Amino acid sequence: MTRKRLATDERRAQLLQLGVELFSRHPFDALTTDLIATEGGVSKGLLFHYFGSKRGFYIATIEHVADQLLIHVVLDPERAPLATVLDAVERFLDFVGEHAAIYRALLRGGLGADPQSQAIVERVRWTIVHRVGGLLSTGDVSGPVNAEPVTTQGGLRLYGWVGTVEALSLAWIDLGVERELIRSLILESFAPVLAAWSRDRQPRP
Amino acid sequence: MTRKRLATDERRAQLLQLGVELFSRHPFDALTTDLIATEGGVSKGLLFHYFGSKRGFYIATIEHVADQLLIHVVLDPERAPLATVLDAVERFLDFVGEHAAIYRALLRGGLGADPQSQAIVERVRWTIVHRVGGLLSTGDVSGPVNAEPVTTQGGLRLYGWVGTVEALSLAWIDLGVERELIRSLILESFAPVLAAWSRDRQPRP
DNA sequence: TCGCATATTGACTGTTCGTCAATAGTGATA
DNA sequence: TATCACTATTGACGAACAGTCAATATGCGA
Repeated sequence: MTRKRLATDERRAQLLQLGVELFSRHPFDALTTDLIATEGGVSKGLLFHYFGSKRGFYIATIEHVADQLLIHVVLDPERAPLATVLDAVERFLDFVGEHAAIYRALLRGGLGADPQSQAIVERVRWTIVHRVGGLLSTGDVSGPVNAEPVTTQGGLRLYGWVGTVEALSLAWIDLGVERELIRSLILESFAPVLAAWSRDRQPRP
Repeated sequence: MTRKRLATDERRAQLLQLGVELFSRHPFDALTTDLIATEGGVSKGLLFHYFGSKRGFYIATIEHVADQLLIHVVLDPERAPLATVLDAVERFLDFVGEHAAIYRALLRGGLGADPQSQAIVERVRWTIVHRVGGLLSTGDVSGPVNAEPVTTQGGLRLYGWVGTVEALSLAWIDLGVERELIRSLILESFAPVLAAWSRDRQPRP
């Protein structure tokens, strides 16, 4: 057996990439750790050395995808808030289009009620809420590292909108609808959110 | 060992109920078939006799919950479409409130990209689209047994709204927000959908 | 009460997750 | 360039697991 020794960061990155590919195509329980290791040209022991358990590997993979998504869908304030959101939606759809299978896996999961993987999805959603909310309020678009839920009316309204964005994105990749149509429906659904935000920020007459 | 022999329907129903309880609390890979059987006061062999595999049991459980949901959230046309939807939303929230854990498991899954369980969630969503769409178009509220996607603009708009409904429902059970607030946000988000539907149905001037 | 169809069992097998002491690359040092 | 030490990597192992099947017992109809 000819070994190849890598730096831990490189090896970890390589295995996470492998996880993205494999978990895109196969459900969790249909993959064996032996197969994963073989497919990665690596021993099974190494897989456990890096991720501790099969589930640990899955969680790390999902987390990696979530990070990639949040890096890719960064808000870049332009003129009006609407134009900025429009731009971000395009980036979002770009990402979903390029990583359709694993995005689906991230969002719609498959087997079981697992708090860990649910927390990852929630982190993505609330980060988006913080970013868009920040854009509309102060213009600060960075958002916190570990995004907490915002249970104000405005925060929840944005969170609901994120639900629409996700649903329509998945309809796009699953049903082969025109991207243009999906984009316009997403933006259309943002209009009332924006209107409500402006209304609530104004002093009552 | 004292056996108890039941009719297949009864036994199946009992085991599905057991599945709902167990999969609400534990992720798929944290449950063993031995434990499931013990918990049900039944042999492991019987579990496999009824459901073929562990995944088969999980899928059947999820499907059971989906059926229950669709039975419970039936549209009951009253005066105006809006009043009918309002009533249905209340039923929906009732169901989610009573079956919070397994609803979360149904929707947000956990592990892996499994076409089967995804198809179940999609069936629920598109059935709701058909029912509400039928209400707004013809008043026929029954919907097909196996709901297919509707890729028209109106169908997708409704589908996006369902995404909001789901997101806000989960925010409700996860974050302990006031139900009243969630309900009002869901209805608020329905208004533009209803408006767009009316607009598109009217002849252009 | 008896007999039969079949719901139910539990011991079995092959597979899979996870462990750990042994091994061999790789970069640093002289 | 040869040697060393550090640690990334391995493969054989054990325990636990999903899934099978011939044998068994239970309730229903006659």
